[in-house]
Amino acid sequence: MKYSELFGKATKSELKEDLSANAKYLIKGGFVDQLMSGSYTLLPLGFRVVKKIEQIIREEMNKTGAQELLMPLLHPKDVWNETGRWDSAKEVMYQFKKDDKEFALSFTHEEIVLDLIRKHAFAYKDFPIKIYHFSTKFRNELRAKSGLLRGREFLMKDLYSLHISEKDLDKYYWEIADSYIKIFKKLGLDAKITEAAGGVFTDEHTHEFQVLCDSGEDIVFYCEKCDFCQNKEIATVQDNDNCPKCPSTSSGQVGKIKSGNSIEVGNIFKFGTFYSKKMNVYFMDEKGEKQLPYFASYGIGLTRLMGILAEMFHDGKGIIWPKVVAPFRVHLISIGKNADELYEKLKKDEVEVLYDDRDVSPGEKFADADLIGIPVRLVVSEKTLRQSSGQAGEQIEYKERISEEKILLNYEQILNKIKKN
RNA sequence: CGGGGUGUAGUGAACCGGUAUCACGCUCGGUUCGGGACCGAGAGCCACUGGGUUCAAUUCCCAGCACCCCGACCA
Repeated sequence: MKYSELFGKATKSELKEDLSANAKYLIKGGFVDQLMSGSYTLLPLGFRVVKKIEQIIREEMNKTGAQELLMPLLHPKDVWNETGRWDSAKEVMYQFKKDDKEFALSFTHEEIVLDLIRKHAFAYKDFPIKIYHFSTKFRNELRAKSGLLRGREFLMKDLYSLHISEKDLDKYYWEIADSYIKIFKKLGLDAKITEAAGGVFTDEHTHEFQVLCDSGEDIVFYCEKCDFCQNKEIATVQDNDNCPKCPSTSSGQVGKIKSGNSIEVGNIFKFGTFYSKKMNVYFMDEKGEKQLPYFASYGIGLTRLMGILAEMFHDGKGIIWPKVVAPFRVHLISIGKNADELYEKLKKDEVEVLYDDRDVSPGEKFADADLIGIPVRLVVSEKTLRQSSGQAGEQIEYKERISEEKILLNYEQILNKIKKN
C-alpha cells in the first residue's frame, strides 16, 4: 500500500489533552475516527489491525471445532421476552418501536442462538454444537469512555456451545478458557482467568480474562505466585492475604494476594440448562426422552483488544504494535530518491508493506512511522545508497520500532529477518 | 442518572457587547530533503441550536443539544 493513497492518514493536529492514550494514538495515527461518544469508524489502517486480531481468534476457535456463522443484529421483541431479558436487560439494550413493532439492536445473542438450535437440532447426535460469529454489539453504556475501551457499539467474537451433559459442557468450557489464554498470549497480553459476577447474563459466577493495566476500570485481587484471581465485585480476599489456592502445606510456598487495575478482554459464561428451559430447547436422548441441553457463551471484544494493545504498547512517539496484529509488516520510507523498486520486490515476496512515497520531509515520515507503529522500518535514501558502494548489492537501512538501532542490510538479509518470525 | 467542564475554520486555541484572531493543517509557486524544513501567495468559521436582555449578542442570561472528565452502573 502506498501511503500517499491511504485513506485516513496520521495527523499532526494537536488533540485534546484529556483523551486516554489509546484514543489519542489511534486517532492521531489514522486508525479510527470518532462519530459520537462510544462509536468509532475503523479507518483502513485500524480495520487491518482488527482483521488481524479476528483471524487469530478465528484460527483458535476453529481448532476447538467451532463453526463460524453470522447472525442478525436486528432482533424482534418476542424472542427476548421468552427469557424475560427484554425487561431485565433493558438498561443495556437499545430498544425501539417501528410501525408498531418492537425491536432491539443486538447486545448479545443467547436468545437468537437458542431459537436457531430448536429449529435445527433435535437429537443427541446433533450435539455438541459450537457456533460463533464476529459481529457488532450495541450496548447502551451509561457512560462510554476511554476511547475504544468502552464503546456503545463495538466488534465482538461470540461463541455459543450446547452440550448433552454438564460434564461435556465443562470440558469444552475449560478448553475455550485455554484457547483464550493462547489468543491473548499471541497478542502479547498476559491475561488472568478471573472469577467474576455475571451481570445481565447469569446470577452464577463467571470467568473473565483480565489484563493488568493502570488505566483499566476493573480491580482484581490476584495471587503473586499462582493463577488465583478474583474480581473485586465478588472478592473473598484482600491485599496481603495468603492465597487460598496455593498449596498451604509447605510454609513459604503460599503466595500473597495483590490487587491492581485491570481491563477485561474476554468473558465466558456457563448457563447450564437455565436458558434452554426458558426457551423450550430440547433434544431426544438415546432412550428417546426429552432433555435440556447445557449452554454456555464465550466473548472477546475485538475493538476493545485493539484499544488495549494501543493502551499498553506505546511510547511517547506512538504505538508499538505486536507483529501479529500490526497493520503492515514493514514501513518503507523513501528519502530523496524513490523506493519503488524495493516496494515492488517486497510486494512480490508477499511482505505486507506500507510505502511512504509522499513528497514530505524526512522528519515527517519518521515521525509518522513511529506513530503508526509498524514493527519494521526500512529506509532507502542517497545516504544508504552511498553507504552501499563497495558492498555486494544495495544496502537498505533496517530498524525495528522497539529499538533505536539502525543497521544496513541487503535485500536477502532483510527478507530473512522478516520471514524468520 | 448526579457532580464538574467545554462548545469559535479540518484540528487546537485567543479575543471581544459593535459579525472575529492566531498556530497547525489545506491549495498554488519556489527553495529544500536523515527526525514533524523555509519563503511567498491564497482558500476556509452564519461563532452548536432556540429563546431572552439590548439600539446592537459570538460575547451577558435561560433552556436544549453535543462532547469530555469524576461518580454510580455495566461485558
